[in-house]
Amino acid sequence: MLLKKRPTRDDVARAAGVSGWTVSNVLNGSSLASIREETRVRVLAAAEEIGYRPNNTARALVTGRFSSIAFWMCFDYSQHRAHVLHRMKQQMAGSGFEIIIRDIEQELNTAPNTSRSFHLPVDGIIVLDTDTAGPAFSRLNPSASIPFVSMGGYWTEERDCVGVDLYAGTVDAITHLIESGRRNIVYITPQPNKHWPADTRMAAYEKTMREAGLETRFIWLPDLSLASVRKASSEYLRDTANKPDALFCHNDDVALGAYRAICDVGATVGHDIALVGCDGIEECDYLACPITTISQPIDEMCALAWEFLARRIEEPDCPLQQRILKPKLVVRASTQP
Amino acid sequence: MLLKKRPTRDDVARAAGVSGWTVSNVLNGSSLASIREETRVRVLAAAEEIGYRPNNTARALVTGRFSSIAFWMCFDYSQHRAHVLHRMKQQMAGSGFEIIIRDIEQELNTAPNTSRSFHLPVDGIIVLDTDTAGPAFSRLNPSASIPFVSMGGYWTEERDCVGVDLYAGTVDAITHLIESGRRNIVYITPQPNKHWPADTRMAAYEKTMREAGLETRFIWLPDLSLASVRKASSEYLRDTANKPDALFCHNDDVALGAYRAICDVGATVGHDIALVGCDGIEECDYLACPITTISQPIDEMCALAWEFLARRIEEPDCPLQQRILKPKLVVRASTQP
DNA sequence: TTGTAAGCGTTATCAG
DNA sequence: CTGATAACGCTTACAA
Repeated sequence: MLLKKRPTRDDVARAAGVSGWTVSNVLNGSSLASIREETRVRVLAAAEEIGYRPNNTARALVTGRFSSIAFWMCFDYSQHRAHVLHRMKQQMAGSGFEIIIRDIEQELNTAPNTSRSFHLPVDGIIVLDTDTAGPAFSRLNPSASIPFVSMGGYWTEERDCVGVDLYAGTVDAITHLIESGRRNIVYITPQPNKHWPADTRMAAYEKTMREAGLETRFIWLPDLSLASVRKASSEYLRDTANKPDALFCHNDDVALGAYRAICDVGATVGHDIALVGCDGIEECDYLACPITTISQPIDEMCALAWEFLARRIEEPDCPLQQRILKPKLVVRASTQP
Repeated sequence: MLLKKRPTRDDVARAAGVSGWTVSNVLNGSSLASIREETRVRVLAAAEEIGYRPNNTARALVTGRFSSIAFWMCFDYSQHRAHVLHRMKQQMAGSGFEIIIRDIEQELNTAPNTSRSFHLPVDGIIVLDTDTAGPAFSRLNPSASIPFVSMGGYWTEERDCVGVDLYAGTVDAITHLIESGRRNIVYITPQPNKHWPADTRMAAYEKTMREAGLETRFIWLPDLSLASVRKASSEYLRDTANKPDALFCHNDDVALGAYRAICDVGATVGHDIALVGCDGIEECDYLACPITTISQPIDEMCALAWEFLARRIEEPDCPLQQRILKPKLVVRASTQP
């Protein structure tokens, strides 16, 4: 088999009759090094001619820069997460950095520390919406040297982060329900366990209800699939003697499932049972009865996260960068009687 | 600034009192090289002790293997694409390969060939749902050496692919509409242009309508945002003298927007106006009136794509691998009167 | 069973 | 402005 090797920098050099150094400088165009125009053109032509592509790996080896960052997320699918990833990708377009996506759960459950999979060839890490990321990160980076920014609902005091204050968002949402006369507000959420610890939404729900003198009730989800949500919710609605007049959902995907469950039992979203989601995915506004939701500031979050990460990559010792954003309660028909 | 360097293989060797060779062999555990247990343990302990992580870049440089693949997609957001990416990531979990996501549009519109961004440190490329990928690939890989598999609605004869026959799917869908008595079937789709060439859905729609002696009509979308779909569709429905009795949508996201538009003009989905989407995203089954759709076999597609790519990475000269999958028309309430 | 040494394709540092 | 030459951290013949 005649496997033609990729041409190297020195092949270009040879072809153009110059040195390797010259080729590097022409191609990297740092333009600090002044190179005669005539030479420049010749090198460019030669590179084009023989189809040269710089070898990023070799560059990375010597510079220690990888031109890529890892995006850690938990792979329970949610439309919100998909949107964030998408937005992040846009945010970073033109930055020259690649995004490598990683499943944080998998990361935590596999392989010992020495496993090859644990060293990511990345200049930094952005982590979305997971509370396990902090500890995981420490475990994976004992020397804590690689730049790291968390974004979303979870963060830790000692690291760069762009948080979204879902506690405040939830308080707003529950308060809104109570003020519009709902009393029997059920929270639909995954059953907390060691993999899914209760989050701030839970705490906010419990506190707000308690302060209003209302009872907390839950529909526990075995997982976050729409099918599970629909099943659990419609069974609950059908069987309980004490019909809820509002459902507060862990996220908008859950709200979509709950929407259907409300239809299933012949009730009307909004009029009979109020519905509130969390995240702010666009789709919730396009239903026959649009769903009230706690909307997360995705654009701002992504912009800041990238700003923070880029800064820390440039300047590893810069001061701690933290910002907590407020989500916005978007009131729609699903909470109107 | 005291920036502790990452420990290298030789640091481990020093700490364990062995040579670099030994460390490599212990850690890679190719286990072909037989190493005394005592030594093995000592090396492992030393590695753990000083927090060693192998440097993938150096490995890649010497082996020419990167342990990562690129996932090229077009960054018009669609839930379907998000799901496919997600599924693909799952599919590849445990394979030892990373996924780097890439925006094919951006790829095509930026930078000359010599740009550094063009050499991806990947062992292969999977491309989703874009007709520009073939040409783009050829341009980016003049030597055509890097393994490449396309999946979804577009493919080329001369490369590995897992296609989904949206032509057949569309014929099924339109036929279903006609057989259920619809006559005035409008296709909602982006206006074809050089960036968005007409695809097989268009051809299938036109042919099927023509053969049934029906007139083709279109709602042209300026873009694929839900807002645009809603606006364009509800204006059309409001203004036309000749009310459609069915809407066939470019994809399920568009169907979601159209669903809302039908509500906006006070019509009923299904009874007044039938609605058909394409892709098979789960959400469409969770609306008050579930939407009929052309469902793509995502799991099978991803499994095959990865199988094909992995094979070609191992065996660059293996025979052409191609498979065209049939999507399935899932009939739901939106096409029932 | 273990060590030595030659690269892999760059960038960076100095001399010319 | 140009050209040797030394890293970068690792794999892999080939020796010992």
